[in-house]
Amino acid sequence: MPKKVDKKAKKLEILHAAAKVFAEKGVVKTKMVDIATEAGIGKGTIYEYYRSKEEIFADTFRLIFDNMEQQLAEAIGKTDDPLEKLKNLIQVTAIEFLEHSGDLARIMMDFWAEGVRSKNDELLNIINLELVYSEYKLLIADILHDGIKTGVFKNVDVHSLAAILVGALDGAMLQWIINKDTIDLKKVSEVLLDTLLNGIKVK
Amino acid sequence: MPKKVDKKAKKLEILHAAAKVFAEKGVVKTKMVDIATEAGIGKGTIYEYYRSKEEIFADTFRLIFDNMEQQLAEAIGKTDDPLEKLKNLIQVTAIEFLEHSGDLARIMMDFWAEGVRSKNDELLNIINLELVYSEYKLLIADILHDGIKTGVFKNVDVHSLAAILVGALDGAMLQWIINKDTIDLKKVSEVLLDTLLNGIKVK
Amino acid sequence: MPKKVDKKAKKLEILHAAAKVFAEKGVVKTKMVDIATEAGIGKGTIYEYYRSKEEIFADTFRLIFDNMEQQLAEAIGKTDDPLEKLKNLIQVTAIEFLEHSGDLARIMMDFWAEGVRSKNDELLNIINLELVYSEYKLLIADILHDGIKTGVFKNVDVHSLAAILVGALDGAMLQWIINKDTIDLKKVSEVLLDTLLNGIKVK
Amino acid sequence: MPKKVDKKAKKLEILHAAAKVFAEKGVVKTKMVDIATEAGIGKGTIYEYYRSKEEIFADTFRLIFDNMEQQLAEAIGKTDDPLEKLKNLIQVTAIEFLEHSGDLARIMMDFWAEGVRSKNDELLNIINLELVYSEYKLLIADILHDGIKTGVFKNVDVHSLAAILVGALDGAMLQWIINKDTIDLKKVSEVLLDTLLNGIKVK
DNA sequence: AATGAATGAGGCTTCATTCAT
DNA sequence: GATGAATGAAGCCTCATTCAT
Repeated sequence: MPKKVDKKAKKLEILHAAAKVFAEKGVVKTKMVDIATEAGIGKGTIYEYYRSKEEIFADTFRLIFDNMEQQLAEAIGKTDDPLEKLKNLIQVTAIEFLEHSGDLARIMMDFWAEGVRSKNDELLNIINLELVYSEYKLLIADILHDGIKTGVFKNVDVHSLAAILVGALDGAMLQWIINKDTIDLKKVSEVLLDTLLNGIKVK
Repeated sequence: MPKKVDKKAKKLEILHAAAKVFAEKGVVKTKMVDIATEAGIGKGTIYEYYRSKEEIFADTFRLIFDNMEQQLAEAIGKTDDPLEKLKNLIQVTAIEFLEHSGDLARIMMDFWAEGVRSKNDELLNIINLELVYSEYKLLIADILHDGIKTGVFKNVDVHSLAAILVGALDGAMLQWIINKDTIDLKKVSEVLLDTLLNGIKVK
Repeated sequence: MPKKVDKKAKKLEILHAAAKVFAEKGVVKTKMVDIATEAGIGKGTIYEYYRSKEEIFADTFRLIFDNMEQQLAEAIGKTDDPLEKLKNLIQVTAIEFLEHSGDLARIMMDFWAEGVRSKNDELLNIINLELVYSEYKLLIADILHDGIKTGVFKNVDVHSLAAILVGALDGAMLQWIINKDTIDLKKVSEVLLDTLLNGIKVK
Repeated sequence: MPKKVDKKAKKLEILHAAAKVFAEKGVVKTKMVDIATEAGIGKGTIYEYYRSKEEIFADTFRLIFDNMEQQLAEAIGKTDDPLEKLKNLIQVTAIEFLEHSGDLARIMMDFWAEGVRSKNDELLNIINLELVYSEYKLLIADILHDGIKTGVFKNVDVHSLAAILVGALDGAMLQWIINKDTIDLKKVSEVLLDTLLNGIKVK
């Protein structure tokens, strides 16, 4: 009988190795052999677990967004107060990045760069930024809507504001990636929170 | 001296052709022959004007950010009122994108994706997002600082807020690129303006 | 202005180089670099003229069978006498191989080996042995039929005999390929002619 | 000594599995894992019985030709009459293929394709078509010679006719493989017999 | 003895760049 | 100056074979 290998665990190991290298060098510049080396295996071995580089790319996408989604759901589920929800949302995003050193965020650049392109690409079934962000924005819009209904928030255009919030979070993340030193992500998130809430709260 | 001007003009022609194709297909997927075809010249001719693909990439970067910088300087220079300056800033950014169909923005994805990486890369001397954004943020911070000094704005953390503003603009742009249909960039810029100003204005 | 190259001529050059190497090493064992070397060009250059190895394979097939078909048509068209037609047919086939050293025949082995397989293969649109031989056999059957009608041949089963004749020719060719020394193709073709005609001629 | 027999049996099992897959997909396209799967064993297990894929190929060759030789010997040994011998020869060949569905014949394409190549290959010590067919042709030549001596056959060139007969049989087989539906192998073998015998019999 | 996980040599193909015309 | 034909480095992937269990 042969070695017993937890196929699922090893696949995940490779995925994480890939994510790391992707973050460092970018998806395009990452060669299969780089991933293999990072994972401490031979390049041929990768193909025992993944059919192609593209498939790894797709799985990395899922890894990131499933993770993100889960974090968000958790952050929002803790409370029923729209104000609290927004706070949690922003904080979770910020903390998440601080802790993961933005590795995944760095990869997201590649998803964007890739996902933004030609709609006819096969990858778009997998890397569907449109869908991901739609859901994300809807989530926030709901919160805002809730807040307005309960009189906590002013009567703003919820969809625009949701887009802004999402954009601001992503944008802040970008800024932080570009230069961790000049940005205090924690402070930024607080200011964002204060300013925004200040701007929409019914005083 | 009849050729000197030609040279420069043709170089710019190639650059614009490159920018267009970069926007459509992404930098990595763009082949030299694509640029040549778009510019209506032979593949080899490009090398009479550019030493390499990388050099074109670098020049495209400059094209975009020089242009952007110029727009911003103009927008800010029109008035001395910090409030107006912010308004112009946001509007110019939004309009700029609407008019150029976000072509340049799409390329910026590639700059980010590239520029975000390993600091030891040669390209980073040219594609210096850190520098570009630093200046950009400093510009805004100055405005905010001014506003606070003149009592128009509350006493917020200017650097954080500058980062947020820059981030929010970039983020909104991303959202718009991902799906032009679900975002009304004009409305978003207005809401952003309202909310932010509302949040920081001394009532 | 660049070098002037007769694209069509060079494509044919590559094709012949490929055919030669195919004959020597077999299609599967032939590497693109082998063809390139034989053609005296770099391996990348092949792709300026052919999209893939498979395409070269397909063109080689056409090269062989178009050539063969033409030879046969010529051989048959020279006369109206069924007996003469058969004679020409056999002689042309034999001579053709003698002159071309059976290079193409050697490649046909690979077509057979390949073409005989799974009917669902894409290649079968190109390497359609069934079709090629059907036409060939039909051609012969017609001659036989003619001969019977005019009382030159006995009343044999024309389709079976056509199959035999085609088979015998191919088979003789195989034998000759396997060992040129032990077979005198000219004598064999004469004996085949004599025996067969003796077998079917009316007295 | 309980394992000795097992070893041999299992080796044969693998060989038959290989032969089956070879026939279906062709030798080159057959992967070791295909053979293993067909044999119902693990991929690594094959190497307990065979040193390499090539060795399996060689053994398959022997399997086929030993079998064929045996059949022929049997067919010829039944009678002393040259005419009967030829009849048996042709019938056995035809029937053999009908019964085995031409599986082995399909593999022979690969032997030919392989065996026809460069004489310096190591495999040629094993896959020696030249030798195999020499013996085969000699066998037939002897029969013909016998027939001529006893006055049953005309005075033909025995070696040429032997080559033709062998070729015709192989060729008919090829035709049948290419398209079983349009060829009635039984009828063909009869026609072949009639025509040939008619051509050489002393009436 | 049996297995399948691991491997890397090797093949096909792409494309930035060179260069002869 | 302009061109596109030529090129080979480099990357993805396959698969026969090895080997630890």
